[in-house]
Amino acid sequence: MCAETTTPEYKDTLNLPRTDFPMRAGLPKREPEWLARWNEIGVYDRLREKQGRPPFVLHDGPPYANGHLHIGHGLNKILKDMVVRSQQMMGADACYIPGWDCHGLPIEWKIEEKYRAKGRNKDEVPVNEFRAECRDFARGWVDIQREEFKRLGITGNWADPYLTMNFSSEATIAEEFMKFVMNGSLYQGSKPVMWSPVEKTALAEAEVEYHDRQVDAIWVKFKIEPVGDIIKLMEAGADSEGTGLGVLPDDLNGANVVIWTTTPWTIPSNRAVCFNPTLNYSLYRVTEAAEENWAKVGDKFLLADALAETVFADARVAAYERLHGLDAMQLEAISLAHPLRGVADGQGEWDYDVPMLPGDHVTDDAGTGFVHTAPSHGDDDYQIGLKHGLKMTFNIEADGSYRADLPLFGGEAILKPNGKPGGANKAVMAALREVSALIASRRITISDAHSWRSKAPVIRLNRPQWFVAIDKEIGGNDTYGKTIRDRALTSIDELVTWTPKNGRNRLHSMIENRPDWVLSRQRAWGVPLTCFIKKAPDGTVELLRDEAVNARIAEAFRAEGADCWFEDDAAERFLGERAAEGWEKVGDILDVWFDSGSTHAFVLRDRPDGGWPADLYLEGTDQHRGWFHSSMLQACGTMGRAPYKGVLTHGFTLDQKGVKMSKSLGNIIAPDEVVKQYGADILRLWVAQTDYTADHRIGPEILKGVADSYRRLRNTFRFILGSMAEHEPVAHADMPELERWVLHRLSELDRQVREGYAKYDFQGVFQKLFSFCTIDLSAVYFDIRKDALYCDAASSIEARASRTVLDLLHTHLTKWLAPILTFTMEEVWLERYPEGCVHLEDFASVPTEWTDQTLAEKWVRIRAVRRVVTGALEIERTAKRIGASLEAAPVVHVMDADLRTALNGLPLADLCITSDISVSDTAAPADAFTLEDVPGVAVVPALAEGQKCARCWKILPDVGTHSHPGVCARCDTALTAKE
RNA sequence: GGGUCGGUAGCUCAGUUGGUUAGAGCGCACGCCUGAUAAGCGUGAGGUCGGAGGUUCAAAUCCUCCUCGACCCA
Repeated sequence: MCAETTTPEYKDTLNLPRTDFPMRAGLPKREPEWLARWNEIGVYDRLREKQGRPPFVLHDGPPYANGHLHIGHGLNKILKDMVVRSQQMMGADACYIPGWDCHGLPIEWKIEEKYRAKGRNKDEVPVNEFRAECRDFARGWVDIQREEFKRLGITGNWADPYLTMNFSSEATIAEEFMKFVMNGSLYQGSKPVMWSPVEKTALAEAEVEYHDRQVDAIWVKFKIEPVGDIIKLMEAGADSEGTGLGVLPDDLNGANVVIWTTTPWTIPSNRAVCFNPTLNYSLYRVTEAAEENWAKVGDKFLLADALAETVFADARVAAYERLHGLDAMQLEAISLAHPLRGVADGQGEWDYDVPMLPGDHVTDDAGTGFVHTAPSHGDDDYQIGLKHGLKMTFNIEADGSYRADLPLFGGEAILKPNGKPGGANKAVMAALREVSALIASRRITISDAHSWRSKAPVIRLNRPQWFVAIDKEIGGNDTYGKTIRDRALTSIDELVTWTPKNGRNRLHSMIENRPDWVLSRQRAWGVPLTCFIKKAPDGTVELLRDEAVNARIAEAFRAEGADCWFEDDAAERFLGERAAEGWEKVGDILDVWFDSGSTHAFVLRDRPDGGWPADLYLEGTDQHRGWFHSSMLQACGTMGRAPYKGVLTHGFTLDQKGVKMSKSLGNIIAPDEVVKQYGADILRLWVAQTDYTADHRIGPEILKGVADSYRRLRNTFRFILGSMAEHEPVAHADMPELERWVLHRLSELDRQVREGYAKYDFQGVFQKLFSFCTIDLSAVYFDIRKDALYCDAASSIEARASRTVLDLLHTHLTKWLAPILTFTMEEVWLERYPEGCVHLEDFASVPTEWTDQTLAEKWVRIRAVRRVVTGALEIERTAKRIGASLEAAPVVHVMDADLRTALNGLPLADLCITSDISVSDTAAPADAFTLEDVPGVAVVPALAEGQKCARCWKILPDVGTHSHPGVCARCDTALTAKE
């Protein structure tokens, strides 16, 4: 049987894959070339020219213009880009206007830092000169970040982004602010801030540093009001049920609540004493103490049980007894007298009752279990004050001294201009001694806030601030509620789609519980609060509401920027004929959250490429407190509803171990590094493979895995490109079932991909496409069709149909993946259409005839049979009876007659990649190979008979009987056709 | 400290209203092929579903507590 003559080398007669598409991508080097090409052909602008498309508006949340991009920026912008690109390819006109947040404190710091390095004092620099430097700084980083974003393949209107510091933006922000002036929701209130008396300025949390400092700790008695009076008061207010609140023991008469504080100077501003309802408190009596002791024998003190012992030790009490406990209801029923009530020369300043209030912030870690509360001088105190309507005091001036008209202490300073303690604490302690309200004092060392600039101590001091009332009816646009809060809550529930769903609850509970919105900052770099006030002698403040003045301000801002507010003649200029009425220009700067909260106005509403409301806002979950929140409040105040129809939030990116990235841990992965090492497409693929709704990880091992997936996918495309040579297309009806099955899968994917993109499920889209490429294509379809593609004559229906399908696969897969693998899919597209651009395309539509559910169900069964055959051959391979599957010609025993018929109608040997195969209706022998989950199918392996065709490597009986030596009939025909 | 979210193979993720033996891809190991070749095909190992209780005939899934991590707030 052996051929006597030498068999020719037939390899050159095969149609092996031929492509210039390289196996290795070289993305870091090649991506910039595609970027340049897109820029050259103007992809973004050309998409805008497509007519008659429904708009899809993704509104960009502006990153802050300082510093290079970190991975969070990358994730955010890549997600946005996938949204924009997929919406565009699904038929929308998806504009994208990138933006930047340019005002604010961090930039001011950078400029101040520069000044410090040069030994220059910020306060001596004219404000507009300082602002100009801030502006330049922001502009510099906008340019840098823009290039970094573009490098990631983010498409958008980069030529004309929005900047909060653009003159037009500043004008609109001021206009938006003035709407709150006009609708009556803006009011002046007061709130404690970190205040540096030495510099006479407010400081942000990030501007203070903590150092040890010696302070005066004091233990102060607050006398309990006569119990009888309390009971009477309570009965008057109590309902008839009698809650038992009235039961206060008589021995509280003459007793004291003891507080502990390290800021004696705040005692004159005391307005309440707080206790924690979950702690245990008792009444104690001093039974033994030295004669000269401040705490005397017979004194009765109310203290937390856990702290009583240390308090008595500090007060040098030799012995004491516990009388009885008091519960929270009893504590709350007690009323106290301010320790300075009735003090000589007090002029009645402190002749008010001090209530006892419950507060979770009270602990038994230190002190007495009772917390002295001055709403003007602490955050907890302020919150309690707000809740219970306590009066704010204004006892401290900007320089840290008591107001001159405060009885006893007027003019005393907390801190001297050099940062050393002034006389305030001493004066207060002396006064307390005088009225025997002090039971102990001591110098202690605590960690306390200091200005990072002057290193001087910082105090908490309430300053006048501007608030927006969010529960006030403001009129106009009342469809979704009369107040900002109502409108916001209605929007959240009825107008916004949340991805993931729990975003709704997050924002809802925040809006539900939030206090009024503080707009003012004592800063320089930002949009000013463009309003004028007049102070009445009684201290009330009148706001100027004049449309003409407002219009002058907006017009000037639009032409000159907000700097003109700070010019010397600004007040006269804007007030015009009202300049003589005594109006005073407000000097505060708007919180930057108001800037970014107004982007919907100057971008969505005002730009021709905008659209109000946005279809989507897409940011990290931290923006529930930030941009989602401020945009919601702002728009509810001015437009009556949320500025967005959808909100998508993503989690935070952690390192490989799930820990936050930080410089000190050295676990930072910068987008720039990924781009340099792997290319932007790998970073984009990482995003697509990630469940962005939760916190997620990145690291060297993960990126390596992503790069592995990329290579697998890339080879699939390489095979497609190499094999879809020139061909005569085959109509769907004329195709073999195998091809029709592939097209059916494409029709399924078409639906899944579109649904996935519509709900921003990039992970699902990629996973389905990737599985299709590896499981359906690489492992099945390509593996089977390699024979026909390589060996058949070009005219063979299988080869032609297969090339038709490969071409369709190329079209559909490339487009579907283009929003994710932006660069690589362009590379794949250009291999086929060198003059084209995949990003100018829409997703290809799928002919209805491709969908064939009956065929799909049939092929599930056929693939099951194939699995049994493959399994049987694997046994043979392991036993070294065969190597390649073409060496086999197994017998398949099939019980089900229908399935048998189906198999006999198919080229089963081709499908199983064997040289021959037979289907039998006889019962299989006991040792036949079966799979548990494929009942009624058994395979008996056998070797193929005949000789190995020198061209196609099948083992067939007719090899050697044809005109071309050493080949089978099919190859002989193919060779003849080529001649 | 409070609120919210999350923890399923080495990695990225599925896991329907609770319902057989918890799945996929990648990676890994082994084998095959050498005509997708720094590729392709196949087989296999690998998991107390963060931990502990509870509800139920039945829990990765529902409840409670704990733990780790993240975000926001204090």
